[in-house]
Parts: sequence; C-alpha cells; structure tokens
Amino acid sequence: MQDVASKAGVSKTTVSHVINQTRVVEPETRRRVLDAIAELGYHPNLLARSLTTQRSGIIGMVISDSSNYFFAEMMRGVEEVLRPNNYALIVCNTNDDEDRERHYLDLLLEKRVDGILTAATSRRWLQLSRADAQHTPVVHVDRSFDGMDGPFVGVDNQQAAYLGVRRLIDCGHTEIGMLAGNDELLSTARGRVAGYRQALAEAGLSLREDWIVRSRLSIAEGRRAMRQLLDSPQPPRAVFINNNLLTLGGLLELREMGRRCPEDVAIVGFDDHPWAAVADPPMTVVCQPAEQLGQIAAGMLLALIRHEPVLEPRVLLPCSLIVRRSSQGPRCPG
Amino acid sequence: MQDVASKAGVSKTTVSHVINQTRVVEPETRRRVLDAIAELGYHPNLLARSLTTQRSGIIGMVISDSSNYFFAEMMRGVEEVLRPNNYALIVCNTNDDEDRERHYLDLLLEKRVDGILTAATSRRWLQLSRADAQHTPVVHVDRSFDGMDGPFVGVDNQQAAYLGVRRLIDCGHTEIGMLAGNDELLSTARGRVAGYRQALAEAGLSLREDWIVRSRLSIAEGRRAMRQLLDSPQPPRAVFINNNLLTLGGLLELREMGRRCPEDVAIVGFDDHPWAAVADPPMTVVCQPAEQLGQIAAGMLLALIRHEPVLEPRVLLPCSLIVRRSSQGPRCPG
DNA sequence: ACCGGTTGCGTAACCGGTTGCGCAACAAGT
DNA sequence: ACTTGTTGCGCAACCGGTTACGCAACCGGT
Repeated sequence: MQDVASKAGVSKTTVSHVINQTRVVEPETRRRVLDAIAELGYHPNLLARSLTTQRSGIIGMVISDSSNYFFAEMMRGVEEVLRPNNYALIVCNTNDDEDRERHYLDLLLEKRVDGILTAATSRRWLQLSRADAQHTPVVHVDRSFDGMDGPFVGVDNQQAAYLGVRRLIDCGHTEIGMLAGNDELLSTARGRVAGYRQALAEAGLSLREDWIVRSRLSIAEGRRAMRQLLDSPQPPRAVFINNNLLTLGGLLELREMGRRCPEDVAIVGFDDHPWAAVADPPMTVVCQPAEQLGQIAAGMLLALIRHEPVLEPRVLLPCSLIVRRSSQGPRCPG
Repeated sequence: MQDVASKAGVSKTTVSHVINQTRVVEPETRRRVLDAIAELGYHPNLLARSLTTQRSGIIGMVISDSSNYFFAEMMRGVEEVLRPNNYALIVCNTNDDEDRERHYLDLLLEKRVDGILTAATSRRWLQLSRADAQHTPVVHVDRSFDGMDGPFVGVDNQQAAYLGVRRLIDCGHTEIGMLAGNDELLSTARGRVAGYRQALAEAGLSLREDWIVRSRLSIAEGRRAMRQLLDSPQPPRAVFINNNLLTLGGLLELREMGRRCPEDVAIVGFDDHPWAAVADPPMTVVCQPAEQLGQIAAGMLLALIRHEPVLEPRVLLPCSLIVRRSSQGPRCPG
C-alpha cells in the first residue's frame, strides 16, 4: 500500500480513502492512485483491514454433513445471499459429533467470523453461544432445542410429518410405523413424531409405541431400524420415515428382505431430491424448502450483523408433499 | 492480551510465548499466565496473528456446485485432512460461471488464504494463478487443461470411460452413443470422449460423430441431449454418459419418451451415489474415488504450504466400474 | 574476585491497513 | 485586507498480535 502511495505521490491515507470511497478525493488524484494500483497489481490485505474494522467478512456454517442433499441445498441458499454481499462462507461438518462441534465453534470464534449459522445438536451450544459468542450473532437453522430463544429458521416439523402420515392414511393404510431418528437429540425428530401422533389420533388409529423405531441418522441405521420394525411380531404395512438417509436405508433393507414397496410396505420419506423420482418405486416424500431455508437464515444473519432490526426472529416454513408411487395403498391404487 | 499480561504481571511478549510455546518460560510464570487467560476468558485473535505470520489458516475451494454428490464427497475428503491440521475451509460455488470464478478467486486472494483447491473451468486460471497467486499455492482437482503443469489430482478419465463403454460392448451392444458434456471447456469430458473412442476402436465398432452429443452439465441439458440422440434418424441402442446430472436427465427423458432401460436403451452412467442402486433400473456406473481425490489434493496442498517436497505433483487415480442392471444387453442377460 | 555462558524476560518495531484530528490553500462574504 | 467556510489531504495512533534484539541475574570454573 505504501508502494502505491509513493508511486501516486500521495499518502497511505488517501489510497485507503480512494479504495473505500470513504471521503472525497479529487478526480485527478483518484486517477493517479487507481493507475498505481493497477500498475502494481495491488490487492488490499483483508486481514489487515479486518483487524481494525473488526469485521472479517466471513461467516461460518456448522452442520452435520454437507453431503446430505438437504444441507447441500441449504448451503446453496446461504451462499446465494452471501455472495453479492461479499461474504465468504466457511463450512464445518460435524457429523453430529459434539467434540467436532466444539472444535469448529472455537475455530470460528478465533477466526472472528462475523456470524454463525448452525444446525447444532448439542445443548452445550446454549452455553457456548452465550459465553463466548456474545458478540458474534448466531442464527440457528433447521434444528432448535427446548429453551432456545435466539434467531431461528426452520420448518414446521409437526405439520410436515402430519402431511406425510396423512397421505398414508388417505391411501387407506391403517397400520403405520415410523422410523423416527433420534428424537432425544434432535428437535426436528421430536416435532415429526408429534405430527405422526397427531395424524394417527385424528384418524382414530391406535398408536403402537413399538412401531416407533429410533436410531441415529445414517443409511446403515435406516436398514437396522427397518429390519427391527419388520421383524416385530406384528409389523406395520406402511412406514413414515423421518430423514432421507433413513429412507434410503429402509428401502434397501425392505428389498433385501424380499418385501415389495408399496405393495407389502408403503413408504413416505423425507426430503425430495432428484433421484427420488426415478427410484424404484418413485418415492412419495415430504419436501423441505431447503434452499429457501438457507436464504432466509443468511438474510437474517446479515441483518443481525448490521444491527438492523430483524422483523421476525423465528421463522417456520411449511413443507409440501410430493406424491409418487411409494405411498400407494388400498384406497389410492392410481 | 494486554489485560492478560497485566493480570499475570508479565509483558505481552511472555503471554505470546506461553500461548505459542515458542520459547522457554518458567513454569511458575507460565501458570500465572494461563490462569489469567482462563480467568479472563481470553481467546487470541487469529486475524491479528495472521497479519504478522502471513498465514490465515484458511484454505479456499472453488468448485462448480457442492450440491453435486461428487463434489460434496470430495469436499468431505478435503475437510477430513484439513480439520486435524486446524485449517478452515471456505467453499465457493461457481456454477461454472467465469465471472463467479473471478469473483471468488479475488475474494480468496484478498482474504489471503493459505492455499486454493480448485476444479476450474476457465483457462484464465492459468494467467491468474500465475499472476496474482504467485505465492498462494494452488492445487487443481478433477479438472485440468492443456498446458497446465501445476500440481494436479484427478482421475484417469480415458480409462474411466473406456471401462464404461467396454462394459456396454461386453454386454453385446454395438450401437453406442455418448452424452459427452462440454468437451470444449472441460478436460474431463475430453478424456472421456477419448476413452469412448478407444473402446469403440478396439472393438472394431464404427464411430458415428452424430452419436456424440455435447451439452452443458445439468439435468435439463441431459434431457435435451438424450432426446436429440434418440430423435436422430438411426438412434443408438446404448449410451455412455459422462456425468451424474446428465445421467439423471437422460434417464428421465428416456422414460418420458416411453423407452425402457435397458431393454430399448442401455445406459452406463458416471459417479456412483447411494440412490444409484435403488434407481429404476439400478444404474451401472463408473465410480470416481471422490473422497480420496479430496484427501490427496488437500494433503498435497498442505505440503506445498509448508514448503515440503511434493513427491508426486500430478496424481491420476483409477476409476472402477459398478455393474448393475442398466447396462444389460443381449450377451449379459444376468 | 573476575569472566564467559546460560536462563528468563521486556522493549519496541512491525505486519497492512483505518481513521480522528488538524493543517494549508483557496473561495466567498463584508 | 480580514474573517469565515469549504475542499483536499497528511500525520500519527491504533487494531492485536509476533519477534529481533538486548539486558539483568545467576551459574560454575579458575
């Protein structure tokens, strides 16, 4: 920068002001500075700038797994909003491991990110986000937990699950199980179990607790859970599944056990994605507006960073049902 | 930091050395400093540190789309290597748009990332990476281009395509087309077209240029390309497809046109992913070791950053064939 | 008692920008 | 000619760390 200043015959101050357009500079002088910059191929050092301005221009995103299509889409939404605002995005995959969550949270705070987006598992976040990040705004996405009162963007999980289970009921199914995921850890799972219960109750169907199978979220666990469900003495004829990995695992296991879908066991899954339409059978799913989730969350975070008022600090988006063949039953053979 | 120093009754210097373990400090003094740090909840400011050390602890990754399973997996590989080394990862999705590539490259350079991983489209990279990034090491992943001589990690695309087309031939197919993607822009596409040609030539099959359909990489373009191929006066009975998005698009279009796969048109696609196995039909694909690609590239980049010698600056990994039903033909009805 | 070597730590410059304050030059008003 | 106001810019401190250099105290050896 000093080089540029010398070459243009001005002071660092003026160079800085030319770059940031932060005070009036005579056109002639400005031109000289710009020429010098171009000639020297000068790029300002954002690190130095950040040091004084106390803004890093980076925001961090802590999620469980960016390979999961849902999170990947969400990330796109986030990035779409961030890019035009000249922010960069650091991505942290925790695999839902608490140690990694801690590791990455520390990393982000030390790097002085301007804000954090997170779909956090652990309740420890509550403490951490109070203690350390006091001045680093945090927006929670997708997942929340009891007692959380900060900014949050997610979907109405109960409505979502209701929609899915309702579809099975409408198709004439009466024996409906659920792969519920981990409802101790995840608020999303709890909401969805509630929606499942609501739909059953409303239809006057009895609820069997042994038809709710809990597990971690992975394909392998989906297989295990589906097997457990179907190995039970009186297995259900339809299953609502909480999560896209579980859905895939469940479907795979179903086949391996020689059961057909939807003839033997109908399925409504979660999260739409391109291959769901060409699966065998094509999957009926509850679809979350993942990209929009990311956009809204990112917008909210930017507002917080700029100390703008956030009109609606807790957003719940509705999900939609995408009907395909996997949910077919006696009353909807179409 | 000054606060910590005062509280411990030492100078900033000593605090710094305690933190970084960069010179011997009397145990007693060290303890006082550590106590003060704990008591004040002090976190060092990495920005400031970076300013003097000239290392940001961040590496940037420029790819076309992290929603693409291939890139998502690659990213996991990268992150796995970076995390234990305390690096953070900034992700930049360009959508293969040159303007965005430029935008993000500038952003990364200004943020003084310690290194860049990229699957770059544009040849402009050649210039940019020489000019600006002279001191920022760059490792190219997946895609290269003519004349590129820097560090590179990718797959042997010719071998990969050869493998796929060879499978179709082994199944008794003789009329084999290809959705080739964009072989003007992408080195990967060029290599794969070469593999396609090689396999046909070796089998003594004639090559019809109008059976090679080029397009951008998207589901919509995959549909268009497949339709063009099948609408031609003498359509092929089997298709090798270059890319996972094109594969999906092609498959969708095939259905819409009322053709069955593999009975009417057999397909070998690219990139394995969980849903490929439950697709209708289950897809035969050439599988890239995406995660490994990311790991190796990240390792190489770290070595470059540390000025360690890189034993093998150009790595080509082999792909493998995953046989499923979509490639079936007269000679392999199994 | 003197001296070279070691140990433990502080002073101050520096990384590359931003910014409060103030100065010079010039225009306009009386 | 003398204020007063405006315009254009530079000086120097500061952001929060790192680090070259040097000083004092202490050690054992002769």
